[in-house]
Amino acid sequence: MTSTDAGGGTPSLRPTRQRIAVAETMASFDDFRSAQEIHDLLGKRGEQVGLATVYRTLQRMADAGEVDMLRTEDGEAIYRSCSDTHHHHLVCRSCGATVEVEGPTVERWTRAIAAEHGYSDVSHTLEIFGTCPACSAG
Amino acid sequence: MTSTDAGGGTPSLRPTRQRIAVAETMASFDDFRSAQEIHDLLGKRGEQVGLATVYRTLQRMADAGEVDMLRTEDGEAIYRSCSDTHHHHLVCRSCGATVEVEGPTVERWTRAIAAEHGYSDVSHTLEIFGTCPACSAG
DNA sequence: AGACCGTTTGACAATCGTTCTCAACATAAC
DNA sequence: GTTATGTTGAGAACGATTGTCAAACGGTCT
Ligand SMILES: [Zn+2]
Ligand SMILES: [Zn+2]
Ligand SMILES: [Zn+2]
Ligand SMILES: [Zn+2]
Repeated sequence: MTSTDAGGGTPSLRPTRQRIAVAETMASFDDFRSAQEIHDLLGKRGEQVGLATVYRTLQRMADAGEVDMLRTEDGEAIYRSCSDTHHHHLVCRSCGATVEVEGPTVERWTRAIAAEHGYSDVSHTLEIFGTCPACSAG
Repeated sequence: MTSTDAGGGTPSLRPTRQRIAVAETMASFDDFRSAQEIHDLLGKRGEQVGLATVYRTLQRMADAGEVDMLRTEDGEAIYRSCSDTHHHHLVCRSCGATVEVEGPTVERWTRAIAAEHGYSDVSHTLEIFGTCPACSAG
């Protein structure tokens, strides 16, 4: 057996060139982007990474809470590098510009509603969409 | 030119057998279902309706506000016959049981947040997921 | 350095929900 | 009945995502 990680914990996660490239690219913009767009960005940056690997890596990062994932109106998954505290998003429908927002009141409200109806193990999704000042200026 | 509907308004919408069947089926359950599930239900009811037609009809109903559409975690669209006032949902992750909920405070909050950041033409999505009393009793 | 071994990668095929195409049909208007 | 226009459905096409699996890699031990 190996010396490190003797228990049955999380299997090791290797810092490969591809994973580093994806992480760096995610850190380089602050709006939501699709996996395919991120794959394209990587290409332009000169970091060749297979599309399947981009998908896999983004999923891992989302599971680990390193990026946020949400779905566009038409069901496509989009990703963004976010702060690690619980928050929601105000997203521009036109250019994707995103503002992280917090609302203690909303958090309380969802918990209260769930409790009132006897639901347990509660989570929620809340996104606000609109047209940002820059886009409405056009 | 035709006598009725001389203006450029909404093109007529015919009450075909298929549309009636879909509407009736939607009214027959109160949880969220996918288009394919609804297509299957129609088949079991003996109402043969093409899958493409089911998709088209559900989209029209959703546009008209006759049904609500939301996306599962994996991006699939699911539909439900709902009341016609603005509301959100408390959905059981396990059995799909759904409760419509309203929160004036949340509505105010989203508008305020959007205004604060200069976003216009604002909409929002808010869904609460949990385990319903029946399911947690198991 | 070299062998070992589980992890990761990537080109490509395969899935799967959804949309498109377009000829046959149904409905409404005349 | 005839014409004009909306509707349907079988199947092809699409596009995002996932699966396959042999080759490449990373870390470890000698
Ligand atoms: Zn975020
Ligand atoms: Zn929240
Ligand atoms: Zn509803
Ligand atoms: Zn609302």
